Amino acid sequence: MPSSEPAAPGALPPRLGREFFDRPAAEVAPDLVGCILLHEGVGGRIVEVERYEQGDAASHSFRGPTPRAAVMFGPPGHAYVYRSYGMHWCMNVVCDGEGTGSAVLVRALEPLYGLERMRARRGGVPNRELCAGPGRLTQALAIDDTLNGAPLLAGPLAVHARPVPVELVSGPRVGISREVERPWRFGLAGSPFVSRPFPGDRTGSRRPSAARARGR
DNA sequence: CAGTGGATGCTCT
DNA sequence: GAGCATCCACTGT
Repeated sequence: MPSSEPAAPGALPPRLGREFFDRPAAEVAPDLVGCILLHEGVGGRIVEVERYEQGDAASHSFRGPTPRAAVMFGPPGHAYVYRSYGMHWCMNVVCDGEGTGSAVLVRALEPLYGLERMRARRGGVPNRELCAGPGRLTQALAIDDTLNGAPLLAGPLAVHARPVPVELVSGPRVGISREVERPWRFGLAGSPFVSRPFPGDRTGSRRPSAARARGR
């Protein structure tokens, strides 16, 4: 099962360039699953993302380039970082052509690089929960508003190509109240590191209780 | 394991 | 002033 094999640390594929991000969110979002996100060498494999764009009432770019959403209308290949619920940071990858207001929210990683630093920042939670959520992964990678607008093409933030092929699943986005039916959340099939299971992904993050009771 | 509620501050109406 | 692209602790099965 290729999608369940972890990315091999040490054999890091090339960093992605502008041409990867300069495409519609509909393409970039699923293509980001399986790629490696790093901040100062700490991070892991992207296992869950969501797509947002200007014509989408759930998107911060829906009302145009407001001060908060300005970065979403900037050049692709940059980070859009915003504060969520007054206490968390969430990171997006700006994509598509400049001015389109398209971005992909990174929602969960499979932790692979800098595990000790992540654990220290996250207060010793289980590995599975280190980066299982948009607020959790920014905490683990020390991503905050000082990186809003920062490039991914050079500098401390980087996205690297998929080390191994992946199998995708999709479903409705999480935590929104508008456009709730759009299946714009994408994940790595069978990954235990997603923020919550994908409906219909039988190999998803929660092991069947019968198997769990048997001790595996 | 499901459901609930509190924390906390910014953005936009 | 309302509403969050969330997380955690705590409740009760």
